[in-house]
Amino acid sequence: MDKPELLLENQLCFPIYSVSRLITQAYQPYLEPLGLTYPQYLVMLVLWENDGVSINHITRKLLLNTNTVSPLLKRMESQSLLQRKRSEQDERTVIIELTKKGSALKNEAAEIPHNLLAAVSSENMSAEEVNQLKNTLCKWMDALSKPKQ
Amino acid sequence: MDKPELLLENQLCFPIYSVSRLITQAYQPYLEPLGLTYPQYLVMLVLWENDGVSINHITRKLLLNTNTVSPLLKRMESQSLLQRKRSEQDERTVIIELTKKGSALKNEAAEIPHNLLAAVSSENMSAEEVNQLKNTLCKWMDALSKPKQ
DNA sequence: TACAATTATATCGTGTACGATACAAATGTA
DNA sequence: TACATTTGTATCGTACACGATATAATTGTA
Repeated sequence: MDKPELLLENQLCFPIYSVSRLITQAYQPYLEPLGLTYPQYLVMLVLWENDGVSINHITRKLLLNTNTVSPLLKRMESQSLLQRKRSEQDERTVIIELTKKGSALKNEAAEIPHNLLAAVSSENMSAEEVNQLKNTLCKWMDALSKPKQ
Repeated sequence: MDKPELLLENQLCFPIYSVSRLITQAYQPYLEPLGLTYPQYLVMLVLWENDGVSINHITRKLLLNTNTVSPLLKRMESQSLLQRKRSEQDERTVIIELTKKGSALKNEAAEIPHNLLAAVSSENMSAEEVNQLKNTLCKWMDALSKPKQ
């Protein structure tokens, strides 16, 4: 076999891509009772932290584009998780506010991070290794999400 | 702010999800000239390593389901990258074979891993840290992809 | 103050992902 | 050898992602 650099097992990208999908799958049993998908859960994390923000704020926080977030919020609105209304200062801006139902979900979600970590952690990964992983990925995420000059 | 465990910045899942997307985006300028998407590139990696394999082989290698891979291969067949034919030993099995065009693409792809690493590596990440990251993620991928008993 | 440039959001089209389901071929078993 | 089970693949429906494009509101500037 020539070109060992093209072997699947020599790629860094593939484990990232796979682990990302596998973790999303691992969330499902915990999110399904709340009626949330994983991207919807991320939106809720942003709103639980700061309610009444613009769509733009959400796209910046999640590093997603408006053409992903806009329909996502629409689906969540139709589930009565949130409301959209125009800002009075700037008519272009849409402000997203949680409904009572959306706010109340926070308490039900409180256990998820703990439960998920337990679900996806493996015996041969120490807490320190997990922490190291998070640091490296965050550093990388910041570097990759910086506008290229 | 109560429930700090629900802060976006305290999640491990989010940087994985984001880095995965950002890397896929980083591939695009290199894959677009070859007419490949990122998942299609992964399929090509499998086929360049072992041509003439079953669809099942590809799904196991990429940890994807048939309902993702089947249409993916159809799109690639319509681009004349590969051909599908029934196995003679087992009529259920579909064998995927690269076309000349598909095989020839391997040489054009040879530079991609090197170029991509250069494109996504940041100054504050050492080669050792990248290697450590790959090892941790591979270990985790293996653990997560194991059937749960 | 006209008007070009920018900003915030929405829409369209294509390509994944994936749960659920279907179905034919092969295999195991009474 | 009938027949239940398993295996390999395909199809359907829904929900992202994202490039490209559109549009209205705001801002910058001559």
